[in-house]
Amino acid sequence: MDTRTPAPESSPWLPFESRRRARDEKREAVLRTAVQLFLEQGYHRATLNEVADRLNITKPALYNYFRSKEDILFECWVMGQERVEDRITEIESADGNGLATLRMLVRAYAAIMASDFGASLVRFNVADLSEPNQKITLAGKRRIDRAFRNAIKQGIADHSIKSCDVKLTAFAILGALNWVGHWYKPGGELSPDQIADDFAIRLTADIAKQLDKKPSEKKAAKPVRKRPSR
Amino acid sequence: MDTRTPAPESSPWLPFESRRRARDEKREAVLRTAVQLFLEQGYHRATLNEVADRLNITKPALYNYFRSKEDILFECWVMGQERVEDRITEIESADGNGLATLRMLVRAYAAIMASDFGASLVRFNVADLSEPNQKITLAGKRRIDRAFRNAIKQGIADHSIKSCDVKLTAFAILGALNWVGHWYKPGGELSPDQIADDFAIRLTADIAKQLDKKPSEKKAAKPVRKRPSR
Amino acid sequence: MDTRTPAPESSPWLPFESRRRARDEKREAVLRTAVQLFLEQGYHRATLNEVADRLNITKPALYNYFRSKEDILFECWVMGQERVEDRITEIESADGNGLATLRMLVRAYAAIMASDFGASLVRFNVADLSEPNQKITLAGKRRIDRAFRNAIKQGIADHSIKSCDVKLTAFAILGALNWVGHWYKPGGELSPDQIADDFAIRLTADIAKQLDKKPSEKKAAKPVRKRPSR
Amino acid sequence: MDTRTPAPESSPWLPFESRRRARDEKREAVLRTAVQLFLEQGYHRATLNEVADRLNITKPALYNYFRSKEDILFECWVMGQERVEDRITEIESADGNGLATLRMLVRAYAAIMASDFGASLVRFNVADLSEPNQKITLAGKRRIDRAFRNAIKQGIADHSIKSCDVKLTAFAILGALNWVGHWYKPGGELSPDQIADDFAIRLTADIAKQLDKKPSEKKAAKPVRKRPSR
DNA sequence: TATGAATGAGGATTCATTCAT
DNA sequence: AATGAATGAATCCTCATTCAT
Repeated sequence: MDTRTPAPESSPWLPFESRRRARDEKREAVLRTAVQLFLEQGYHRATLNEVADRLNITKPALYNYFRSKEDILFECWVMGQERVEDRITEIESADGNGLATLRMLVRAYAAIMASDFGASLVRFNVADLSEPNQKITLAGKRRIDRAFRNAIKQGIADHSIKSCDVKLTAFAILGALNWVGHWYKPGGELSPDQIADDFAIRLTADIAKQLDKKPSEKKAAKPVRKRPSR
Repeated sequence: MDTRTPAPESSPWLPFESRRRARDEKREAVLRTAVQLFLEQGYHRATLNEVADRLNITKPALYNYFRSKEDILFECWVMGQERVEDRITEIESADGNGLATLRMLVRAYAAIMASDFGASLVRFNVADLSEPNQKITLAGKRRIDRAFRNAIKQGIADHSIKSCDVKLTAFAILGALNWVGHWYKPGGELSPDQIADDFAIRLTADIAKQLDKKPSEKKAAKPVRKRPSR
Repeated sequence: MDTRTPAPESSPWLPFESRRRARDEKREAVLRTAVQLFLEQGYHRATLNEVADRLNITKPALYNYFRSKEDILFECWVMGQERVEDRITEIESADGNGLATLRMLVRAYAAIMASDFGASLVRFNVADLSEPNQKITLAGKRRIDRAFRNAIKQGIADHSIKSCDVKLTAFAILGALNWVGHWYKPGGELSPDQIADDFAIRLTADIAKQLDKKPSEKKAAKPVRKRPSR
Repeated sequence: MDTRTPAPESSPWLPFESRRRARDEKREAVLRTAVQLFLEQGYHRATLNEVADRLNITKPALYNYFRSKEDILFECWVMGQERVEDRITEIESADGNGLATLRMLVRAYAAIMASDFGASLVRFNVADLSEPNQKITLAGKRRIDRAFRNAIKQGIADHSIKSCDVKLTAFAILGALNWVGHWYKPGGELSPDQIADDFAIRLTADIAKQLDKKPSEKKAAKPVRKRPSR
């Protein structure tokens, strides 16, 4: 697929490169298939045979790319987590006030939640992971939590956000966001971006300082352009 | 045990009654044990042997009360759902304006989410139920959804709630609430009632009409008396 | 039920008598129900619960009359065997020539095969009985075999039956008869008696000596009055 | 085993072919072992573990070849049924008069009944099969029945067989034949072929037309050369 | 005599995983 | 790198049987 590179047969390097790439592509294909299956049927009901079947390979072939079923589960989770963390670092490095940062976090996280790997972050059962992986998972969750709480704290400090209970506020926001991973189905009437934009305002409306009071009211009232449900 | 009633020995009633009661109590004990185990380890990792062990009985004894493991899972869900529906009917029959109703719903639902059977509503995997039970489950979820949406609609109609996208608003609120079922651990620093009270205000703050603007601000700012998390 | 006997309460005897009778009646009712169920579904698929249900009693109640499920199975077989042996003794004591005896045996056995207890003799699996009961069963089968072989031998001796291989002849006759236990369904177009009469002639036609040649030919041609199947 | 073909090592065909063959051979080995065990102990008493043990494999390995225990049972039955049907088609296509056809059927069927797969046709319990397989089974039984009845009808039409009740005649013949599946034990004093030859004459003696009267008498009298049982 | 409840033993089945090819 | 075959571990469930009442 990506083999438009010259790749003279004499050089062992390029073939090796392309081989490694092919390997990585296959690996990711497995993850994409697996995450879908796991989301559809649940981790335990989904069998590796089904994963393999959907990929037109055989079950043992999966073991060329992953050590175990649990490994696959974990790597799915890692995929989602990496995306979240990438966005977080990106957003945190861009400096805006607390409210702006929070809204960007919400927007980014909402969009990710509407993806398979994103949903896997909240729909997989931590208890299905090995002890060490559970630790990693929890650390990841904590980092996300911290990002949201930090933004809120910063907003309170810079007066872009009203004083409030940081922890509960973060819980409420993250709850609404995580839930997207449960109800969002592609092909629904709202695109991930629309949901993300709407939630960025909606979930911060009650704690945003007056500054944007008027606009926020408007936005809160009609956040979604497309066919308001009344 | 419950025989503090007169209980004339001639009456065949009490033995029978008490037997039936004993049976119902045992049945419920199974459910309480099972729901805990399922929440701790997940439905599939939890074995009926463990359930039985915790109850000091043997595995087949469970089959006196339930037809199958799936049956137990479903009945756990039913327990939670019944509690929710009871509260919903109660709240809907008490007439208040839309906002008041919505807040009562939030408060009630939040408290239930902090219980085992409540959490089971959102933490069990629908795919683990039989086809017919899945249908029942979905119908239940829809009824809850409808209750929240109706309250919002009514609030918009009676001007206690700002005009807003009903569906997304309901999703956001229910998302924050459902998430309680995932993070709440008994013994934490907030009691279910405190969470319930806080969420009742917090999750409706942005859509509540100005009337209670001032108080809501206060409440939104310091909703929880107990040790604000900074 | 059958207590139309005087049965003054003062006399412990009659109540006892009637009690014993009631007991025997119940015992037999169990057997009648069980044999039907075993024939319908097979011994292993049929559960004692089903037997009990059909009798409107509970499973453990069965243990008042029988020691085990296998015991029930065996007693069903005994019921059939007793009927056969009764008829055999009866027939053997009535003296006729070999052919006449054989025909009476065929007639009697065919009729029994069309009954539940009779069918149980050939449709139950000997391997489902305990070792000692298997022995008893086999002994019973041998007695039946012997009766038929003896009749044939006697017939050969008294010239009512052609010379033939006794063993194979008996096998063929008993095979055709035992098969009745497999195909006969009450309510079919032939009554047990009709089948019995027909088989008495049919299965002996080829070995019967000429004496009744003419009549036998007639009978062999149209043995069954009722609706010949062409 | 069958690799006397040139088999150039370069050909990918043979490995594949031989693998498929090996698979089929193993599959059949399972059936042969299973049918024996089922006949010895009965379907329910026989466990898959025993089947596997006799084959020196483990229980789950059986599931590579069969979907379930019932599937094995059914396939045993199919093996027997196929043999019968093959012979039936063969015999029916060879044209002889009704009597000749009938005798060939008897001979063929008797021989099959003396084999394991043949006996399984009459010793397995139809109630142990799934609903759809029961239907198939019954259809098979009907085809056999029809073959025998057709031969008889044809014989009556072409005057090789006396006029008689077709249905009962077929029942009697098939009964005697099916019974072979119950009593025949390899190593007995009669070989399957001897039984088959004998029954071919014996079971048709009474309905065969006079033509072969004299010879039939002889044959009926001394059908078996080998050590008459008296 | 009858019952509800409980038990123990056992079997089919599934599935992740491994191994020889 | 991939496959067919095999395995071992584990779990649900059934059912005859027993026991206290």
